[in-house]
Amino acid sequence: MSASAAAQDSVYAELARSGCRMTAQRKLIVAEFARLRRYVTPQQLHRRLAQRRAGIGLATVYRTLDVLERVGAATREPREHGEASYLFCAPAHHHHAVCTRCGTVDDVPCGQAESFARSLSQRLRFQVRRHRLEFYGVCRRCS
Amino acid sequence: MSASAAAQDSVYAELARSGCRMTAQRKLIVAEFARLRRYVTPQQLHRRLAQRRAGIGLATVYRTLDVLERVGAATREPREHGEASYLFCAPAHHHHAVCTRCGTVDDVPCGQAESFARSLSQRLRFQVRRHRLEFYGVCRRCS
DNA sequence: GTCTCTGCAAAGGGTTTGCAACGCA
DNA sequence: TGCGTTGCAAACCCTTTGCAGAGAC
Repeated sequence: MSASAAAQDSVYAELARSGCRMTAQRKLIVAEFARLRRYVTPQQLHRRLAQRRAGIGLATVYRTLDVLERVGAATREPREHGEASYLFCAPAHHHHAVCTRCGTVDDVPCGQAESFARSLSQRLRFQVRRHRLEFYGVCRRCS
Repeated sequence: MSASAAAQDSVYAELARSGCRMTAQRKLIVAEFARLRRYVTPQQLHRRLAQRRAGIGLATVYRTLDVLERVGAATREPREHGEASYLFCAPAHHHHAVCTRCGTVDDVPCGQAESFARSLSQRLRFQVRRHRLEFYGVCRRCS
């Protein structure tokens, strides 16, 4: 079983636990979404599914991505021009390394950022509750 | 002269250098924007100016914030529901500590994040070009 | 005097919502 | 069978654009 398939199964379990139903449409959306490993807008995802003749409505894609985010299976990121982008990813705290060439997103465990947050708390007397760190650059495969 | 007033003057100079004209509307917008020290949407800024009977059109607020961003006097941040937020801030690389209670944003110099980026480059063989770090928490005044 | 800027209103585009039909559990 | 889900289309709302008049330099 691939890592992507395993991730899909845990999403199914999480959805079931939240009282959601696993419909044919949701399975198709999750499968495509998990396969992509990059930020996608609801519009893009809908277009891809349309190419596969999935016959899924745009509103359903929006609603499903919304559910996935609430369940912790997706990260939502507002983008330019009023578009939102979603990334299929684990709920555990981590950061992202976004390749600006191919768009692939790798997870990065949260290392030194924690200690930075601690020193910040002392210097500015700012109680850090959460933080967010993103890297943009060129990934191994593109360089 | 307050820090805010000094910042406004440097913005005026930067605008003049870019061939922009300093109109009464722009002065009002910059003054209000600089005073706020927090992320604001064009709509919010427009509403505030309307309360002061400034009589400035919404489109003008949008256009002015766009100019300020291009000049390096503002940071644009896409937010929820397709709204963009702007923060009046310096163009030099730094990070932000956003207070989740009062909304005030403090600048944080970029310290350990650089070394984190370097170690990331080696471990993942990912060439970091730029990064972005944000802290959310409770500021000195609110705690 | 020239050329940018402004205000207004309409257009544009992504997102959400209402509702009847559908189909998991 | 009950209730969550879907598809469609209309409604929403933020943002951009076109244009004629105003104003900075």
